[in-house]
Amino acid sequence: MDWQERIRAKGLRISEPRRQIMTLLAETTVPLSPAAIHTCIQKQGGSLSLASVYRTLRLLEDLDLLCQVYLADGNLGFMVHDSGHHHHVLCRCCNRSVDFPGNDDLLALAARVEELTGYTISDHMLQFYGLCPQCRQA
Amino acid sequence: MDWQERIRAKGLRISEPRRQIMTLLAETTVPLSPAAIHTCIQKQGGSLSLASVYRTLRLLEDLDLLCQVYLADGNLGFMVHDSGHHHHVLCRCCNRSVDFPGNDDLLALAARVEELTGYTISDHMLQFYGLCPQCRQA
DNA sequence: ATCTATGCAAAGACTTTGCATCCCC
DNA sequence: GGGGATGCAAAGTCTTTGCATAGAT
Repeated sequence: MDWQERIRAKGLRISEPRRQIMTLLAETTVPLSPAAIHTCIQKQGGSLSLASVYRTLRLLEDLDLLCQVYLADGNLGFMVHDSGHHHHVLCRCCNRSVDFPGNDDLLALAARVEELTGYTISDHMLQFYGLCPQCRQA
Repeated sequence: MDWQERIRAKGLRISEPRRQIMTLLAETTVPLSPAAIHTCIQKQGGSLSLASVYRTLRLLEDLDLLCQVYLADGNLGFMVHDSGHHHHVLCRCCNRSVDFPGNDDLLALAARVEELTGYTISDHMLQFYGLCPQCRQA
């Protein structure tokens, strides 16, 4: 089920802003902030309001079509959400981001932490930071 | 070296706001937001401005005396920073937080991710979420 | 005495919301 | 045609900053 179907399935509509944002995020490897999305689309000649960007991002995230990552500077960026549980590695230099699947190592660690702390662990947040191949060369 | 020495070592001064904030954060197990810190101290009869809370938190974090965690609701909270590399488990119900030391499992995972993605990984962010023993019973 | 830290208030940055209009189905 | 979606502008929320004053060493 692609994103358009997922939206229609909720009785919602495919609008120009939604199309523009999904298209933009699908073709970039860098997570983008609301302001960056707004600017990008304006530069491409599109027109949409910042308010729509916020509304659309919230909607798409609720539909699980997008996910948020914490950029190296602490700000939030949005990316298209690939299916399945996964995490991201982000480049501290260019923000380019790649994901990798959830891993059993983490389950083992979680189990150990439960034992150690008495907590019942339900989920987690994990991101790696470093340099992407391109930035390492420069 | 305790926090007062660490501040003096930078040629800075021990002031009432700094004392109040460090004392408050030292005795709570829940990471507090700037607003919460401000409110707490006012309730205790202390007086300090919100601006000072922000300035002080930034300073204390720069000195590595505090660390930030992402609360269950996405907001940031501050805690005293225990020495050594560590992570936190947070309760989704009461926010109570406990830390645990850095772990080799993560190093192994990082190595695998480097191989998989071509990135050079320098650091990471990891937090577990769940229920603390007290909230599980309720 | 000196130089840092604080309070206050204003300014900034970011995000949300009300409402009239537009447009997707 | 009907109801969801958008744009615009105003209102909120959170955070930072300038400046005069208070305070630590």
